[in-house]
Amino acid sequence: MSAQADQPPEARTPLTRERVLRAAIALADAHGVEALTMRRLATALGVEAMSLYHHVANKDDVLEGVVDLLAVEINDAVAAIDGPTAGAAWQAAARKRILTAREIMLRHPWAPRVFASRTSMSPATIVYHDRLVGLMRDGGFSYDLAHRALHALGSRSLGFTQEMFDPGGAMPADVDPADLLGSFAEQVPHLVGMLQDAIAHVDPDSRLGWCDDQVEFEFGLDLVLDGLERLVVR
Amino acid sequence: MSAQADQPPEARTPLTRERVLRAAIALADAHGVEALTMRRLATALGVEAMSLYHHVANKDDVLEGVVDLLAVEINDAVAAIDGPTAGAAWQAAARKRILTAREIMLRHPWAPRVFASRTSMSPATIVYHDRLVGLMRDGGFSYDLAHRALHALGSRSLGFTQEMFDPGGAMPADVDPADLLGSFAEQVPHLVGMLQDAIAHVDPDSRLGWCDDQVEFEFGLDLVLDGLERLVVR
DNA sequence: ACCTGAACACCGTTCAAGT
DNA sequence: ACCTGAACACCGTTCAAGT
Repeated sequence: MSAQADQPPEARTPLTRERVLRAAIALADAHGVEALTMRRLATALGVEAMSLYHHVANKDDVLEGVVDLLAVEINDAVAAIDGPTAGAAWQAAARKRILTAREIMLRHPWAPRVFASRTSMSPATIVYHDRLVGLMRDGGFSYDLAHRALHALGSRSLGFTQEMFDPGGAMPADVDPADLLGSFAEQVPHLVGMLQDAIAHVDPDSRLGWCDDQVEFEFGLDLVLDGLERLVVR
Repeated sequence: MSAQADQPPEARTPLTRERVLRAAIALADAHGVEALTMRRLATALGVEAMSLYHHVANKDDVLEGVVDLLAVEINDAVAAIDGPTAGAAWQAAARKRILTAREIMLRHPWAPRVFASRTSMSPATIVYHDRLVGLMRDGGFSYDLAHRALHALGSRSLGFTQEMFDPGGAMPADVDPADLLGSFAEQVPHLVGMLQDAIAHVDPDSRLGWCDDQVEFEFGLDLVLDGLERLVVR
């Protein structure tokens, strides 16, 4: 809508920081974060690598911008949520927000890793957490409890957890974990038992093969939220 | 103790996979993971970069080996723990194990990031979790609950959480968060309030500046463990 | 003001050659 | 069997030069 209509369409739209960041997200969506290099990003924009440096400071700045852009997207989606937040209602409200953030993360499966690797604080991420603390305050949290709550939630507040056991690919339903682990199986009897049991429950429509990530995420989230609600003094 | 005593000390001890991995850990301890390159690792071992490839497959294999070596260290430390595990005692036993794992992580502050970035499963990490599931079984967990428990714990089972808000450096006790955030402060009133409150509680001996990581970790851990104990059907 | 080509200092890794 | 030098294909980034 800001483009000049009387320009021929072949005319190169000028680079902007925003255009660079959007291209970076598109590139990571299409080919994974490891494909997100300055050179490939430039190629995707039809430009030389060095031109990018007029709009972003360096690669770190690109990652920072990408994180912030996604956090803005989350804030916009979350702002559309309404409903009560006072007293015990904080919990359902917080749950809805966090699951909304998760929806955006699921559209960019590489994003959790980038979020987790950042050490600086993206403004939009700060705003997101400010609103979350606001919800907890509505629910009767002291600042101290809200503080502990953020730490207890960790990355879960943004809708993701780091999986310690994610082989990446899907798990075929007819495989025996004992076979999968091979001769190693006898050394880890509890895990073999657990996985055999888990496979019996596998929902073929679940997002990942090993277990339904969404169900597990909500289980862990509710465990923490329930625990927090129990600690509120109202 | 395995070196031949009659060899002159200048004689180069031959490279082994283990020596390479130990050097990698030492290098990361001293200069951070970003310093862990094949070339610098080789230099640290007094060897050319290409010699490493006779003992490790590639850099990914180095990271894999490093993770496994640390997990072995954790397993050794955890194996020395004894005490009851049956019934409700599982919780204290699990807590002790996890805090022991955390001690080793704290000695290698870069390790959590490497653990989290791995997609394959290190054998020693698998064994660690097998024993943890064993504990839960002693405590009366179904396989299904143990499975959910591992997901709910996430990286916490290994003694660390990904901090979403870690500026890295220490936070001076006399700074006002409102100043820190600058003109941004008025946009995030809840966070400013929370941080002002948090600073009043700062223990100068705490590990990190922003908050006492250990206290926060234990709070989140207990929240999850308490929640799980409530769900056990015994 | 914005973009570029060439170059620099680094990566991981391959290969053919040394002992 | 173990180690090496030279080289390749990539990085991020700087700089001086173009329009």
